Amino acid sequence: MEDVIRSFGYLSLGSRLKRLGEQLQADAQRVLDRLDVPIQSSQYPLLAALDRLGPLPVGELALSLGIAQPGVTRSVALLGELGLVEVSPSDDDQRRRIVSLSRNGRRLVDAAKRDVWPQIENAVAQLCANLSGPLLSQLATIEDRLAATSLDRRAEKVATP
Amino acid sequence: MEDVIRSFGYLSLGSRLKRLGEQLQADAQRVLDRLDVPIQSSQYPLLAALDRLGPLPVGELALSLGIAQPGVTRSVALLGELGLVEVSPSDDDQRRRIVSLSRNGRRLVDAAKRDVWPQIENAVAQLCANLSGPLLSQLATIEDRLAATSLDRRAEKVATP
DNA sequence: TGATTTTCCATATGGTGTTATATATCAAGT
DNA sequence: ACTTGATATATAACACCATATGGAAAATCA
Repeated sequence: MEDVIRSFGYLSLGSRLKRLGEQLQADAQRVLDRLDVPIQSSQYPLLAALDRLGPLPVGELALSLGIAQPGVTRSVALLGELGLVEVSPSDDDQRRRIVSLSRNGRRLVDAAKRDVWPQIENAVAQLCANLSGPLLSQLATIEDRLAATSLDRRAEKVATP
Repeated sequence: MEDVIRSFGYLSLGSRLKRLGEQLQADAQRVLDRLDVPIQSSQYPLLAALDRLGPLPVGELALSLGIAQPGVTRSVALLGELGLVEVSPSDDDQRRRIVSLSRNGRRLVDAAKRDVWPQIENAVAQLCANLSGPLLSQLATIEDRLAATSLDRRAEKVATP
């Protein structure tokens, strides 16, 4: 069965990137599930941003993640309910709500940094190894490699050398 | 403000591809809106698949688009209500529902092929022109170019040389 | 100071994707 | 023919992102 998205080249590059990104996220989810924490792979960037940049107001969090503000508000509410982030009002500006990692959030990030993020990073790096040439060719190679061996299986192999 | 997704390299490649794909789709939407047809950019691949491959049952449509079957079922229902696709039972297998372009659907695809798809394709090609090197570098260049000049503005310039 | 504009965040709504599951039909074996 | 299992599609439930909009606080300015 012909892959139409692929056939259309540049015309459907947006759909193709989105599709591939979602597949990578779904595969990464299976690796992350080993932490036994009930959060989605898409929530980790927010936690990682707080880890890397420190406490941030909602708007700056949205900027640093490159997504729209309502998405951050929703994620913060979710992660807040799970006790992974905390929200406190800004001292100087009552409109701002500063988001920071909670104790448990920090623990989770530390565990992830130690146990699973390296696996994912290595698996993706392996997936993208020795690529060259035009973007569309590189994408095709990645898609083919992923179809042959999923990211989470690559992570397993990397994890136990 | 640091782009965290970008900073994390391979670790957040999935989020990054999805984000970039969504941005391209959103930009393409603005170009497609010139057709005055109230459908989303993400629906065009389905129409394009029917145009390219002819009438197909739901399952094969899902395969050729690389998405899950329920997504196709929903899109077909939507496009059916808009009168752009038609569904007919298969002769030999009562379970199968064959999806095909309606008269209006064909008209829309023909107009899109003539008027807007080339613009989008050229704009994306321009966006990706003269790229080389590792995937992550190429992505960064695309992101930078897109931030400087959005895809729909590129399409305008390409349209009126 | 009081009025207006801007900024920040929350909420509402819509669209698309997923997985899990139900239903209907086909196919195969007894 | 009947039961059983596989297959095709629909439906339900959930996640995520976007735009539009509203309300509160801050900033600006007459």
